[in-house]
This record gives sequence, structure tokens and C-alpha cells, in this order.
Amino acid sequence: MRTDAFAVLAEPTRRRILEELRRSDGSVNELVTVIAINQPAMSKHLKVLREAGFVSCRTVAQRRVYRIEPLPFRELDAWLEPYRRLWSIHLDALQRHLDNEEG
Amino acid sequence: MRTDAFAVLAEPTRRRILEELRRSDGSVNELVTVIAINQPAMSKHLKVLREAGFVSCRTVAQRRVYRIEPLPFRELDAWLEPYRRLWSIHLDALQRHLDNEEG
DNA sequence: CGCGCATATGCTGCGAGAGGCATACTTCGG
DNA sequence: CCGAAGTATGCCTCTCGCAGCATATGCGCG
Repeated sequence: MRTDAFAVLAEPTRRRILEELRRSDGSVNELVTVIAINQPAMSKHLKVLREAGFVSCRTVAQRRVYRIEPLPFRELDAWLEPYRRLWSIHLDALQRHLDNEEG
Repeated sequence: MRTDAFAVLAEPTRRRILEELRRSDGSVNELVTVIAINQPAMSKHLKVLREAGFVSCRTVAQRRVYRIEPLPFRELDAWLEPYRRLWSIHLDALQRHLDNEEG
């Protein structure tokens, strides 16, 4: 990940933006009307998201239409992978426990 | 999630601690020797992790042995879920694209 | 019960990041 | 080419979280 993805996602407003872009692409103003925030702040958050690879943008007339990008999410998923074993192990332990109860 | 899990994970040192606890449980001093950080800082990070549910601790004599907990990771996994559709959609699009190339 | 090890907490200073405002830049329509 | 819409950037302020140090607390041992 280019910059720290977790730090990027630590901002609630940015998660909100991603949640919105998950539905459909949107211009800065469209996002501003949906999310309670002024335009410069929106542009800044979008910049952070863009530099971290979470979104890309294309120019349509005067507008910049932003779009969500899957890559950083995949990387997050990959980061999570070794921890996934944790809860399967826990489930295994639970299963063994239950098996012993039965016997 | 009790407090903002992303904010908790935004700290590299804390991710390092989790990575270490993933292998095996450990006392504060054991973690201090492995990770380059002083003891008070370690205790503070562990407190943050504990309050966010990422770790739990049990008391063994004078030591507190910390252990990783799966729940917040599961919640993170759940958060990631709707975004997982993103890259499967992208893969589908790629697949269709390749199919068209063939025809 | 007092000492020492292991850990937690309080305090201070500092830097990073977010909001708010003004303003610069870009691109289209006339 | 000029004005306006849409967006980005710069500056300031304020807050928050971290590091570092000193110190308080918990706990076992002799």
C-alpha cells in the first residue's frame, strides 16, 4: 500500500465516502450533497483516498468523477489472512470441546 | 467495535505487537525485548489494544500475559465483506472482456 | 513487613492531521 | 475571450495521540 491504508480508513468521513462510492461513482459535488461536509474538505479527503489508491478519478467536463478501486481492499484482505486462522483455531477448539462434552 | 478499530490499527507499533502475539502469548517484558520500545509505551499500546478488544490479559504472578483475541478481526472481516464484491465484479468484467476478445 | 521485580499511570511537549475560510486553477458555454 | 461552474490548494487554528520520563501500584519472596 502506498501510504498507510489503516490511517486512511481511520477517518470516519473517508469510510463514509467509500461507502457511498461503493454504490456508484460520483462527482465531488454529488458527494458533498450526500455527506455533510464542505467542498474543500471533501476534495482533501478524496485526495488522501486517491493517493492511497482507494479511488481513482476521471474528468468529465468540469467535473471529476470519482470511482472506488478494489486493490487496497484486496491488500487489506491479505493482511487479515493470517489472523483469520485465529478464529478458525478458536472454532476448532470449541468443536473439540463440544465433542468431549458429548462423549 | 468498542473504539475505532481502524484508528487502533493505524499505529504501526500496535500492528507489530499483534503480529508478535499472533505467534504466541507474551508478557509485557517479553514484548519489550522483541519490539524496540520502552516499557511504559508498551503498556500504553497494550491498553489501547485491550480496550479495543484486540487482546486480553491474564495475571501470572507479577506478570500480565497478553493474548490475541479474534473478535475484532472478525468484525474487520465483516466490514470488508461488501467491498469484496468489488473485486469479484472486476474479475467478472475482466472475464467478459477476455471472452469477447476470444469471439 | 519490607524489598524488589513487573507493570501501569500521570504529566509534559510536540508533531500530524482535520476543519474552515479564502482563493487559485481548470474547463465549458456564449 | 470572458464569465461562471466545478474543483483543488494554501494558510491558520485547534485537537488528539504518541514519545519520554518519573513515579505509583500490584505481587511474590525472604
